[in-house]
Amino acid sequence: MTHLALSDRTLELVARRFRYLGEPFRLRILQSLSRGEKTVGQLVEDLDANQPNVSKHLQMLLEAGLVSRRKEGTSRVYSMGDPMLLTLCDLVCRSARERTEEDLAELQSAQARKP
Amino acid sequence: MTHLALSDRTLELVARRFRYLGEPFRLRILQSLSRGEKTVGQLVEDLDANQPNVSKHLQMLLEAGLVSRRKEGTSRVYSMGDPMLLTLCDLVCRSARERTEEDLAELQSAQARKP
DNA sequence: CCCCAATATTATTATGTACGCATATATAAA
DNA sequence: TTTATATATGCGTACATAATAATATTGGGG
Repeated sequence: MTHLALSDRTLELVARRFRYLGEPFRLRILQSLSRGEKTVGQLVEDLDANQPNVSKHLQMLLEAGLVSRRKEGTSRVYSMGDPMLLTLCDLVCRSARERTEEDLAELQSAQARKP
Repeated sequence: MTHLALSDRTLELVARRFRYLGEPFRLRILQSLSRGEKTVGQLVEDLDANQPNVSKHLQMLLEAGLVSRRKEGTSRVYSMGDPMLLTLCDLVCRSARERTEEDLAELQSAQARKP
């Protein structure tokens, strides 16, 4: 992004990563995993979601290297798969929060002018 | 993401940001803008794309606060809108590159074992 | 081997989104 | 005001993706 030209393939990989992060439900999964590794069943309970949906999203996250997993008996234990993730989400969350605050401030000053 | 629970609204905002970043063409736009601010026409030329498409993607990026713009005569000059972006893309690109290398290494060792 | 529990996969349907084309808006110049 | 240039918007089509329900698979215990 900075200065180097990325190949189409790399660009597609990076885009996929962002795209896979761009789903509220998957963000909730990652948020849950950030508090500790969990089995599919634990995620289903924690997120109050249905199991096939959780499995499918986990599969996508796994594909993109955003989570990793290990077997444990008949269960699969999933965990955050990329140390970059915490930093990344922190960045975006902070920035989004700042932006929300800016919007709020604008809204308030607009209300102060108008009525 | 780290420890705090995000509201549904914030989660949706963050997800939208990631989703908007998750399109190769929009990444190319940002990559181009990272080398300096540009008008729509300059982007069209630089990316060899058609104008309405560029305008539409710029509109989305603007919505999400990922680019900003100013008027200059009859033109609009767009630029990177969030200082976080460079860091962010750097992170993801590096991580994606590492992952690609891992995949490559796995593939090679698999080939070494198999035949 | 059979059964049960945990997880994954498939099929279906509904919704979202990108692209290209045509067209609308805006601003500057004649 | 008319014309030309730059940018934005609307529309239709093709394709991607999410949610749900039903079903398959995998591994452990009896």
